[in-house]
Amino acid sequence: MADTLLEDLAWRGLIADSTHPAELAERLALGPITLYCGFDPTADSLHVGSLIPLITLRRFQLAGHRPIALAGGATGMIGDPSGKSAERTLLDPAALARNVAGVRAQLGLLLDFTGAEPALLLDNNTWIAPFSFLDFLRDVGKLFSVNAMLAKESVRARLEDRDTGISYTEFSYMLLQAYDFYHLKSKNNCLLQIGGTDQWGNITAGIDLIRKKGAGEAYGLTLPLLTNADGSKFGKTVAGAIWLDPAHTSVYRFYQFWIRVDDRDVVRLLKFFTFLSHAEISALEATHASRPEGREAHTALARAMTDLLHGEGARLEAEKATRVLFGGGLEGLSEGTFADLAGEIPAFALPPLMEGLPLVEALMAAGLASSKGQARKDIEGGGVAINNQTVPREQAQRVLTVEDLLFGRHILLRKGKRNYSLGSLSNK
RNA sequence: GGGCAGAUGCCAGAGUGGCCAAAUGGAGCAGACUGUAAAUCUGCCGGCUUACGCCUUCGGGGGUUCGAAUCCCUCUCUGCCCA
Repeated sequence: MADTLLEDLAWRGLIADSTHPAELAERLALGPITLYCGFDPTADSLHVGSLIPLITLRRFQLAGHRPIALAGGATGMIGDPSGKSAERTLLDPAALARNVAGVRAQLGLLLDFTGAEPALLLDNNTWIAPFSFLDFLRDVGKLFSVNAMLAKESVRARLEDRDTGISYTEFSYMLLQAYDFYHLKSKNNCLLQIGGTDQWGNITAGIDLIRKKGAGEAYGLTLPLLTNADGSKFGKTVAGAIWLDPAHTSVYRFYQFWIRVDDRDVVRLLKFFTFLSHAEISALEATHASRPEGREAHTALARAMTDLLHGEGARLEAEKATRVLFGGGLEGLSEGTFADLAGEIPAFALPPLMEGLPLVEALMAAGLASSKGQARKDIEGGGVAINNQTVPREQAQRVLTVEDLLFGRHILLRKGKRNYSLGSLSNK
């Protein structure tokens, strides 16, 4: 990759908009700069959506720059109205502290905090919290024109929304974020802020503040907001968001998420998220175009992402589980393989089967059905399998017995094509 | 502080005394087709029930009525306008 960083980012489709593109390119050519991106601790884990800016920070670091990951301990108290259609509920301080801790740990996975140009991890609470309300109004608020604030897309969208509106609290959010940028510019000589397109208004507010405060030049760069080819929000599935924390989203599910990506999105995602070279990606794109059913691009994507976030060992386990479940029948599998599987895919505890367990209840217990009625409908629709053997439609009354156990203790239930749950008797 | 409008199922959005578990669209689930893809077609889509049916829902509470999502009172929340 002889390209400059910006050229690489552009090739990957990672630049949605930027302030002063020419000047920024010149400045980057001169040598390392410091840049930052904020991450709001709205949950105790980041999800794949937050991965785009985070990975972009990593790209900057790999190119020799100094990234600052900002955990929004202070801004998280407020809630960013950008891109949100409804007022947020406020987090209580304890939950917030927990979230900040969780997010911090994940930021550390992708950024190098050691070495010659270590990344920094800061919490804006350290400089926002001591600020008194009056001081803030005098030092910062005075420099903002409400007229300009009202024109920002994030605010305007909410003002136009008949049903929700925007509170004064959220309206103030952009001042805090603007102040963060100013603070980092003054203290760390941070020249660039990156973020999703929905951050544009907040970023330019920061640049304006820096200029008004006489703190010099600063730049902003926004990354495209990722949506799926079908228009839905990226990273959200039926079951909820895909989290980076394996305690929330198992490595198997994480791996599967990438494997199942819509064909139309896969190349774009390879460019966005992976560190594969242009040549490698082009090759995958060609293979994918000529032989989509081989799903090589999907596999490469899933593999790269799982390696990056969870490590190769965990990825191999996830691939093993995938082969077992999607590779055909269960014959010839060892008991050990099953034990491994239990740790990967959704699992549930099987009650003793002396009396027999109605299948509909097992499906409920397995989390594969929301109600007995639904479970019955799924069976009648031919969508349920026990140990990969489809249950005949008329057997909605089916009862699980000891006969169904594999290795005397496991039963693999499947609903639809790919929703598995492994039931196991507790150790005895 | 005053006036007006609104709050319906996951979302959007009809319904304005019985035919309403509530139109329609979207999302979702299952099936067919496939490649753990898309598109398309079929079925389902509050809960319990094999089913007949029963139970709980239309912002909260109270009332009118044989009967209310629909009428009245009140509270909460939201938007708009005036001050």
